[in-house]
Amino acid sequence: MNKDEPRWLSASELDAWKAFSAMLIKLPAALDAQLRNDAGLNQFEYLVLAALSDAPERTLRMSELAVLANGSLSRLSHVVKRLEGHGYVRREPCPDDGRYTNALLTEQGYRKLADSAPGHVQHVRSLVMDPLEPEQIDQLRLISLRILHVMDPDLAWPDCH
Amino acid sequence: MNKDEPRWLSASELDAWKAFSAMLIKLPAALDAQLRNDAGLNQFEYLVLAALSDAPERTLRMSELAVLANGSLSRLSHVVKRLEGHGYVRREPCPDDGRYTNALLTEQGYRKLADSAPGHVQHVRSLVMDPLEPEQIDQLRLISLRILHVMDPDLAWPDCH
DNA sequence: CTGCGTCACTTGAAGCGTCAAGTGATCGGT
DNA sequence: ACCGATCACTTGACGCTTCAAGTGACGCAG
Repeated sequence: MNKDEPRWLSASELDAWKAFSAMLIKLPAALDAQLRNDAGLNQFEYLVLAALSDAPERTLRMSELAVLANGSLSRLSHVVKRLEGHGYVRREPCPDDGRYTNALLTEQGYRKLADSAPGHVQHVRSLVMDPLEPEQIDQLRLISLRILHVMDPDLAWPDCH
Repeated sequence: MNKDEPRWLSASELDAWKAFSAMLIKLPAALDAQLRNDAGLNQFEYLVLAALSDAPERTLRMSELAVLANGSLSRLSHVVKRLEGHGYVRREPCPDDGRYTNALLTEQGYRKLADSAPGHVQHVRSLVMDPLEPEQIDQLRLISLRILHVMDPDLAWPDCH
């Protein structure tokens, strides 16, 4: 805006960015609101429960869980403490290596997830999948992978051709 | 997961959703981090300054500003108080109707924005525009508009064919 | 012109996330 | 066998957002 003319956005890029950035703000807010109202969980808490339910023994190390839920270890620690308070999760030190902590989904936590999942999936479907053509859904996957790849080259396999 | 088989996601939808939802979390975090480090602003504060700088007289009503910055009035009120503390913005009651409050960008706020904008735009470009093909950028616009349209039918003009 | 409702905010408290510092377990070199 | 470094968390304080309640200005019915 002042220095030697930085590469600005073209008009069409700007249009795309306006729509995209608004969506980037509003879609997570809408998904969070649905989960909060219907299940009393936020997106991150839901992801934690979902990741645990898919894991063998419904158990994962905190550090693995943090990666799967796309959050920091610190955030996870606070959240697991909360979820433990609700009886959805238990923590126990790993017997093999005392540095690790295993988080495991309780039966109550599993039921909570099973109750919340259909509504959440339905909401994802109605906000994202239903309005898009099948090719757009696939494009969205490729676009997301490319953007992820730039931020974290190791994470996203370069399946995005 | 338990009740009469809700419409689940297909394998390809699930792949798309995994990539998309990870991107939905990580891209805003990356953009926020850049703004915070380089300018000491978050995305919302930046949007507030940017919206004001584009407005006639560099002035907007709080309620208009809230819509442009995609946030609640309450959030805006707190943020404008902060920005006022830094001298980037001033507030004054609207002379015509005492219920309205006008927020206006100070010269200092304008300079702050002018200093921050190139780096921010460059980051948007490198994370979003550069990794995508031109057709993908346009697809991203259409996809975003469709998703926005479902959440808020009035807002997004149905330009998404 | 007076009260009641509405509008456009503002405020305070509570919740959630981040950051930096702390804790305890284990590894690796000597 | 010891001691410092590293690892895997945990914790507390602080900052930002949200939510609900409050404030003051204006519109309107009687």
